Amino acid sequence: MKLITKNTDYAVRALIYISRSGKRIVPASELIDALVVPRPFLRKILQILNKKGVLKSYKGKSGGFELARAAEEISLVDLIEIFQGQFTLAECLFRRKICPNTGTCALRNSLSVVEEKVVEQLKPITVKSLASFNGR
Amino acid sequence: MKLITKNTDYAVRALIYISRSGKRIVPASELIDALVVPRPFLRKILQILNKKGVLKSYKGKSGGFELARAAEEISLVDLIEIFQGQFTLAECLFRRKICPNTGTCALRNSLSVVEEKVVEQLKPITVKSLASFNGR
DNA sequence: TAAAATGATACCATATTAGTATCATTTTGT
DNA sequence: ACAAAATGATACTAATATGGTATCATTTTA
Ligand code: FES
Ligand code: FES
Repeated sequence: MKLITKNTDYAVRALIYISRSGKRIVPASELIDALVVPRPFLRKILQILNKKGVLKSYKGKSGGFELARAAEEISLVDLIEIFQGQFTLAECLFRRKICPNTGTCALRNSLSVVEEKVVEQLKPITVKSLASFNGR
Repeated sequence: MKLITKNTDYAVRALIYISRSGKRIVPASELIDALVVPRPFLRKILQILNKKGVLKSYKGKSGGFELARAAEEISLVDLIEIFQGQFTLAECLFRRKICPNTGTCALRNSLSVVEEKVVEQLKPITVKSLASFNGR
């Protein structure tokens, strides 16, 4: 059970790198060198982040990417949802095999709570907070 | 992001069925008819549950499966862990790219908390509690 | 105006999940 | 005794999701 897949992982690392290098526009090539991740894969990821409004891209000679929002406004949950889809923990598992068909489902309610808890815990983990770990 | 996969799903449903039918031994064929799930797939699942000590199997003519533990002692987390492996949410994502290599990792700590919360929420969801939903 | 960047898109590889098929072994009802 | 009815073991296939490549078009600016 992986919570975080490679694209989310790379996205986080790229965002941290950009965040640390000030507001300056960073080209993909620099990120690829710095993070040592596969070039076309990261490029795809950056394009997605651009479309989703997490990064802003600049084409042409001295182009690249910058954060479209403040680092503290980019949470891990946002990225997980972009690359791994909504948390659908509470989605009906049992296709009405368990729940009474009349009312709400106790199981579903339980799972909704789990979902909320996860989001609640992940929300404060932002690019900002991760960037300030000042690791190597 | 699926929390629960098919084998966990089918396992839960099989266990609920057995639980509801008293302490009686239930053969796989009955479960297959009742739950309308693919025969060889469910058989494999039942074998795993037997090996993991969730079910106890009886070979031969009027054999089948019974719960090896009380229904309230079989939690959804147990089944998820059997079929989908340990919750490794807190596994190192970034291969020391973020954390200081000296001490403990703030990110990892955050993710550990998430993990605990999930387990804490899922633990009280047991075969017993699910079986008593008395759905159809 | 060419170099350096991103955009779009189609493709391939690998891993995981889901499901099948076959045959051996055990038990028990008659 | 023995055949029927069950599980055990195991190897295989199919579908989907994840991870990664490759190519070419477009934009910008030094
Ligand atoms: S049966 Fe679907 S969540 Fe209750
Ligand atoms: S760098 Fe591995 S969890 Fe902190």
